[in-house]
Amino acid sequence: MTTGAPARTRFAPSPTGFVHIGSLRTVIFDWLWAKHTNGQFLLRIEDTDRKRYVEGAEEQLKDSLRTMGLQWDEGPDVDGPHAPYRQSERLEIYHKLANELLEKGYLYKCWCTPERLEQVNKEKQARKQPPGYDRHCRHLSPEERAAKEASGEPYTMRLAMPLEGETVLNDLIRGEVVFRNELQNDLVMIKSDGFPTYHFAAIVDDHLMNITHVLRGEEWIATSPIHVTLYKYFGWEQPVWVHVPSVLGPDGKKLSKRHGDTAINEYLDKGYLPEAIINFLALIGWGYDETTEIMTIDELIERFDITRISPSGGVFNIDKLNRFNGIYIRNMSVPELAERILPFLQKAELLPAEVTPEQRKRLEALVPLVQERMVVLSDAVDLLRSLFVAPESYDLKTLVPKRLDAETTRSVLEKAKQALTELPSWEVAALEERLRALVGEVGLKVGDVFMALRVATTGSTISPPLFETMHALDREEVLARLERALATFDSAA
RNA sequence: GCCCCCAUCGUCUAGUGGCCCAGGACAACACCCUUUCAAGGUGUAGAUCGCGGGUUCGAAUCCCGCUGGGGGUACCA
Repeated sequence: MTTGAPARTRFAPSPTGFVHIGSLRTVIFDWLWAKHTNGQFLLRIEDTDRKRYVEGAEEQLKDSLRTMGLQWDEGPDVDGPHAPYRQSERLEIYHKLANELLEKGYLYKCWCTPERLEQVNKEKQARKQPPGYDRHCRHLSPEERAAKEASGEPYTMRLAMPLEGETVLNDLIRGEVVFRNELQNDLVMIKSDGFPTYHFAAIVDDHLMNITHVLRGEEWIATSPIHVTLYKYFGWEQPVWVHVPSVLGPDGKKLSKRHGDTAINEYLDKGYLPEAIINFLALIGWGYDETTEIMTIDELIERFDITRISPSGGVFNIDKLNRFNGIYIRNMSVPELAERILPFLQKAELLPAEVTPEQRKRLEALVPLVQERMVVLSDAVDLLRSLFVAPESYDLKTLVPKRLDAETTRSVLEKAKQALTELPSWEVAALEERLRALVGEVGLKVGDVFMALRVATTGSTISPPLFETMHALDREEVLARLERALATFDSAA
């Protein structure tokens, strides 16, 4: 399925928290398919559960989507021919349609209280029967029903599922899934507070919004007979059902909070790149060919094929994401990487909120020193810290290389300081030439001498290349740091 | 319990009846490069395609059973 009619897909989250990695993978499939077919990707807010509503969640979620670059063509803030895109603003639509089904007898009113429902389930379980509503109100006599109507007691509307026969779900990647109707429940479609449940609202909206492909997690397969039946009762044509495989945690269970970071903004905050995340996530449950893995967004759009989505779940492997992110960082141009690193340095107060052109220029000069050492953008903070601020203090243990003693180290640093003071040029090549000569003069190992110098100038045994680092700092700064490192020996003595 | 889904290296996957005693990637390990850390290069190890039956001249690929894993079983989505 390379071409075909433009598809309309949708992401329909409930505003109860952040966008979850698992949902995001589905969104990526949705978005890629819409783009691939030249169709539309919509965002719909499913805020039908007032108890779970979280203030600000919708904004959070839109922010995440936007910074991921997964812009919706219709939805809140964008508008479109099927507005509103927030279910709480579509109540009239659901009521009108629910009443239509009620009249046809496909829905029925239920006055059972939560207490009774619980009681029924308890009894059923005691008898080792599967739980579920006993359809008490479906079988009310006309008199009983009239009395209930007159009482004004709160009620719900339930779906009158066929009592026999089968309902089959035709799933694009799993084929036909057959369910026996007698095993299904009469689920609530309209709650007593007047809000629809997911089952009702999602189906109504998907149809009204002309969604052609419904991509959702495989956890929805179990309730799909209800959705299929709803389409039948309404007399609507079903969308293409695509139940995508779950994203799993390392233990093989569906990814959830207990597996650590599952909110996409956590990853964005750490400095994972949207392009890398998309590329990586697109490869869980889908693969292009025998060898290609790194793909640009455009290549992904071009190559993504909904019919090739695999039916089996896949583990979220952070190591591989790290690798992808590193590759994307290395493939980035220096100015762009500098731009993306900047907010992290500002947050760490290594650079001010407003950077001068000079500061930006220096940042760009620094980027090549750390580019191939980064896995996530926030790594730049630690990698670059010593280029912005001098080490707070020195620790003799790290200052003295393993194979040297304090006295030798001290004398080497003294000599280096002298040499650097007299060096006519501060270019990288000149620094290297002079310092290598020094190694010969003192008759020690290259690694030991350079390590002592590295710790003295950066405060750490791990740093960007020594001469580039020295060059990036200026001579005065390096000499000052050597001076302070040397002073450490005195205070320790 | 009942219903449903799934099943190729530790992990993500390629593979849709012969090109596969199964290819790539991550991770691991080794070596090379090297001033540290990385990156890069080369290589090694790792899956009798969950198991058992079929179908077929021929099966990872089709069918059945089993086992294992996952999901669902709400006036949550």
